[in-house]
Amino acid sequence: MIILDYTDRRPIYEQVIDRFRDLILRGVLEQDMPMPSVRALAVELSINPNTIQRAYAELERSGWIYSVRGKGSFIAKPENAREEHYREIRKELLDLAGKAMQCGMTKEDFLGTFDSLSWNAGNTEKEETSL
Amino acid sequence: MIILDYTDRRPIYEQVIDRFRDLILRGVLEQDMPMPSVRALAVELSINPNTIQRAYAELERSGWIYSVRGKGSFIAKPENAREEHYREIRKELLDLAGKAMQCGMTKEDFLGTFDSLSWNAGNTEKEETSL
Amino acid sequence: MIILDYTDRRPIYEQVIDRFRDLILRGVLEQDMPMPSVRALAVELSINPNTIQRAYAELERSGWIYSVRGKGSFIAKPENAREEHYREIRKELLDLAGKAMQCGMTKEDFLGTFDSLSWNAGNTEKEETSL
Amino acid sequence: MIILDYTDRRPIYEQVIDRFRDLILRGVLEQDMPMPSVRALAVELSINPNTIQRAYAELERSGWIYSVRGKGSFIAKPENAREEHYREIRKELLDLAGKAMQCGMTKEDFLGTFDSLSWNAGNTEKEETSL
DNA sequence: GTGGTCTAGACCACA
DNA sequence: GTGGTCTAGACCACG
Repeated sequence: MIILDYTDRRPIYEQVIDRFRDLILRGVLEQDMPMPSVRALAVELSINPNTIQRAYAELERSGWIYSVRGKGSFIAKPENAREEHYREIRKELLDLAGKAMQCGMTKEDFLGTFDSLSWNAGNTEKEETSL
Repeated sequence: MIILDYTDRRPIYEQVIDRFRDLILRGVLEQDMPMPSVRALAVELSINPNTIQRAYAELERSGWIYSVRGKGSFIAKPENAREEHYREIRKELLDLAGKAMQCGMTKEDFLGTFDSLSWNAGNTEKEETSL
Repeated sequence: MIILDYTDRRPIYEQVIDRFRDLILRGVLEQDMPMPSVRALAVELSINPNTIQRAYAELERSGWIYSVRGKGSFIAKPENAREEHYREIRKELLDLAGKAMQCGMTKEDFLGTFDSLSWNAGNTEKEETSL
Repeated sequence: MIILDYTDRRPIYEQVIDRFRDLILRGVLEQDMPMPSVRALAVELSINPNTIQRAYAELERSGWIYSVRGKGSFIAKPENAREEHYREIRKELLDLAGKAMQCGMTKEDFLGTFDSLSWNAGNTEKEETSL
């Protein structure tokens, strides 16, 4: 299910992109499954088809889905896109570490943030999914 | 010294804010030192005074500087703002960790990012400061 | 055998055209051999008969096949069409060279692309043909 | 100067992209020079600003230009994007060679296409340019 | 003024 | 029916 947050500063098309990327990465959407049609999703989310179109175009550009004229859009093989996405997260993490460093935060302060964190990824069992 | 990166997607006023915050956190700018005047800084950076004004307003709102009618702006006591800023960084870090988790990244993948990182904060000796 | 790649951005009917053209050029399909019927091929490829129809119409227009009312479509004499097709490839090649030139690529850069290329055409022995 | 060909099957935004890419590659547009504003170019070409916007977005994504909110768009350092563009051309060339091979063209036929070609790149002297 | 996002509505090529 | 492109017009954040 796609949830939009209109109070969020980020553009809607980006929220749509992120949500689908997560669903693919978590295995909820599997290879070659059909995406909802541009028009259908637009109606469901009560937003303009162009906005969905933009999100889908971006998802296709980064290799998460592929589109077939006259047939629809489908989930692509996630392998390639996934590795690139991990790289992005690592980059953000290093940026943040740099920021912390520059502000005089100690390494202990920074890494200590994780102490209270129970890492429960691996929880990749399929979820209920009603787009 | 304030460096602007027009290539950066972030707005200019935000870059100005961040830079001053860093200078204060690192002790380059000390309590009650005067900030450069809005006009002077605008001229120096060749940008619109409105942009500086906006940055100063935001810095005052978050407690990093205080302004005195007819005299200018000055550096505030950094203690309160500092702790607040650390909290923000920790929050961003937790958000990022959540994002990584949700995408199926393992804890080792995530923390391993830091292996190649030599943490050299503590380098808080004062720098040359020619704004 | 016709292989469709839905990932390919090119329309299906164009992929069908290209594949038959290749089979004819390589001698797999010989003069006056019957083409598979529109319906049969549509069923086999699990696509709309209209799409096959369009491909056949285009193949007939360019002289690769001819159709006989009530009997079906058949492979035409490939000589004429073949030369025409070579001309097309040469034209595309010259266009590409022009593009490279315009972008400041040197002749060495361009032709050097072929260094790593083992040209194994001439491999025109007939292949298994189970459409 | 940007010339649009409405008879061309390719979308307008793509024609705009290609034209600017060429102008940058040939050195007509130099680093940090301002691009025409989205609105201004839209008026000049008598097309919708959204179409220009889309072209600029794509040019920025591939590293040819950078955009600054409230200031305009500017030519980026061409180095990175250029090398990637060369790679694209080489890929197209190999694809074409593969196509020729598959159709039974001999290597001589293929390379012979270049015999009548006088390669005059290097002709990168600046041209008159009135956008 | 600038670029960035979104909406409403249209037309096209394709299946 | 689908995705892809384009137009016209609006609003926002930024400088």
